[in-house]
Amino acid sequence: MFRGFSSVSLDSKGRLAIPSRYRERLVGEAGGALVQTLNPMDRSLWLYPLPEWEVIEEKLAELSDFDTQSRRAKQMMRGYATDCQLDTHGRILIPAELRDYAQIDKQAVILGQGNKFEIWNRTSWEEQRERWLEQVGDEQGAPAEALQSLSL
Amino acid sequence: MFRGFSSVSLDSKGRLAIPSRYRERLVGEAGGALVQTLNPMDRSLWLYPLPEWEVIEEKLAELSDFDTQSRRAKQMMRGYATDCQLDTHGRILIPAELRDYAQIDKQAVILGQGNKFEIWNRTSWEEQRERWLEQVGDEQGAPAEALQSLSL
DNA sequence: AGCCATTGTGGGAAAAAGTGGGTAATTGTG
DNA sequence: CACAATTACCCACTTTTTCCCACAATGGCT
Repeated sequence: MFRGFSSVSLDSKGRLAIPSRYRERLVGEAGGALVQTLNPMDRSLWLYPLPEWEVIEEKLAELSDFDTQSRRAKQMMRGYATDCQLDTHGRILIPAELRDYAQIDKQAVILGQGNKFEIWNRTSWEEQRERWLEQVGDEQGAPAEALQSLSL
Repeated sequence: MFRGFSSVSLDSKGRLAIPSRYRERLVGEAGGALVQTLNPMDRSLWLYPLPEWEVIEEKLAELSDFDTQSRRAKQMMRGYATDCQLDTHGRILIPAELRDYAQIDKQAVILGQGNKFEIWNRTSWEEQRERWLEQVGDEQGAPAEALQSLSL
């Protein structure tokens, strides 16, 4: 399971260095083969080790083409899934399309999220975090039901 | 499985370059033999390696002629199915009929979609994408349900 | 404190891919 | 049979990507 927060920067070619503490594992698991795609919920990117992505892809493949919503989910998630490789310095290249989508230019943030990483524009991430904290702190606002049952 | 996004352009003759990362596989599998047809669900095109198409054709043959939707899908997909070949530069020629249907003129988009590719007019695709993202952001909506089963 | 090893950052050059167009061959049509 | 339109093949040029190298920053160790 991946976890943890890292602040990273992209260079002018759109390359991003994966924090070194993850590298050994990524190379060991899949020879450094990764798949990036968009996170449709949050305007950020998801980064999977290839084997993890393949599990997702199988689930997607089973969705019907005759149901519009299923078809869209397939098109988006698979359509934007991009293979990439760690280079010799442990960096990946983020395609311009995905950078635009997540509005990542120079300063970014990587979050370990279990079977994948999430990559955010740093400012978007901070805003998102603040907004979320406000909502949770606001006791009137219905804290999500799922959270109620959790004892952290 | 094919996946990923590519932005491509058609030249004045209606030729479209298949992104090079797919070519080796296409040539290996079927000597570069492909079948294009229209996507009866969206105004876009589908592009299959010949062997994949043959599987689809069998499935289509089994569809009932008494169900309107099935009959239409059959007619459209088989009726417009066109053989084509990668040329020496890895391009295919899209017939004028199909270009018209999908309103593809100059700027297009290729999406890897498992056993096939989808080819869209770039603008249509972007509109489609934005519409979907809006719906997903709206957490009540149906798209969220389609995604829920996936546990991404 | 200074040195070494590791990681982060940037950029140049070669190779590959994308793009465009001319000409010859083939096909369809009158 | 001749003509026009479409298609296939070839060549040339531009842009992008990939690979490689160099240096700066960081942090641990002696």
